[in-house]
Amino acid sequence: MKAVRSTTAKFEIQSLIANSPVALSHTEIQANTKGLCDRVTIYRVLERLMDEGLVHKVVNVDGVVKYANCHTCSTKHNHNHIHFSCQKCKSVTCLDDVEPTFKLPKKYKVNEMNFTLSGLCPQCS
Amino acid sequence: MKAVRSTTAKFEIQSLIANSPVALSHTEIQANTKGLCDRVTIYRVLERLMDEGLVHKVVNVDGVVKYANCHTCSTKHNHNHIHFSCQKCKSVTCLDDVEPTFKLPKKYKVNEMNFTLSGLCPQCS
DNA sequence: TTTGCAATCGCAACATTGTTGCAATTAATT
DNA sequence: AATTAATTGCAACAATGTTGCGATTGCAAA
Repeated sequence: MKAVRSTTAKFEIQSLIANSPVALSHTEIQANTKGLCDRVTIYRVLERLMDEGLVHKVVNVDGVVKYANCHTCSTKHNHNHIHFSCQKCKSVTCLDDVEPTFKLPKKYKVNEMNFTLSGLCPQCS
Repeated sequence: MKAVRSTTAKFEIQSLIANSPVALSHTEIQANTKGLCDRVTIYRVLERLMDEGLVHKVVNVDGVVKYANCHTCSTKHNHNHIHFSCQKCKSVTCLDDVEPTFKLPKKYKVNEMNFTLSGLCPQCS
């Protein structure tokens, strides 16, 4: 297994995500760490943070990829909660406590769910 | 308003989507209409088909954009149903009849929902 | 503290996906 | 058949993500 090494870039990027109330895109991370490191390094740090279970990826309804802090993913990722995507300010928020219910034709085997609601967030409505 | 004009490219692309049991990506459409028209034309045809309410866009959990037939969208798009995304064959299927239920903090104003389950489809499981 | 090595980084190059401007073509109406 | 606006192809560009490789650097062992 690869040894985990702590670097400035990794520390800064993780702090940024951990302290953000909403999920951040690669572009937003780049803008908020101006000059910290190369564009490619951000991609590689994000990949490592996901491997370590510290961050998870959220694909917004418009296709924009964002990264958010993991609260309860010590051993394996568990993201069966709702995401809220604001159509005005484009923020993506994890609503950890809300679990949806549904029924499904039995022939499908479900491993993961991705449930995103779009509309206006409290700040924008 | 712009006059709608029927062309070979539009007809072929719409037929392809209408006859497919799963949603198709731009790349898949291109591969299945080899030489029919330019790459750019496919994008423009898809945009027109969406404007006309004949096709809708589905962003898969992995961020891949797909296009699917509209069954019940005569006047306006109505896609509050579940999509199923197969992790093995990458197919995306609309499950029109299944509506999920959930409760949400009231400060959020919901306009749309996007609910995708991932796992194995009947063919792959 | 110094040394050695693997992990990480920066840079350049490339791939994919999607958009835009414009001149040429074409469907549909008169 | 002529007219006209919708559509197309092509070239160029933009955004996002990936890969190879030589140069740096964190960290553990000497």
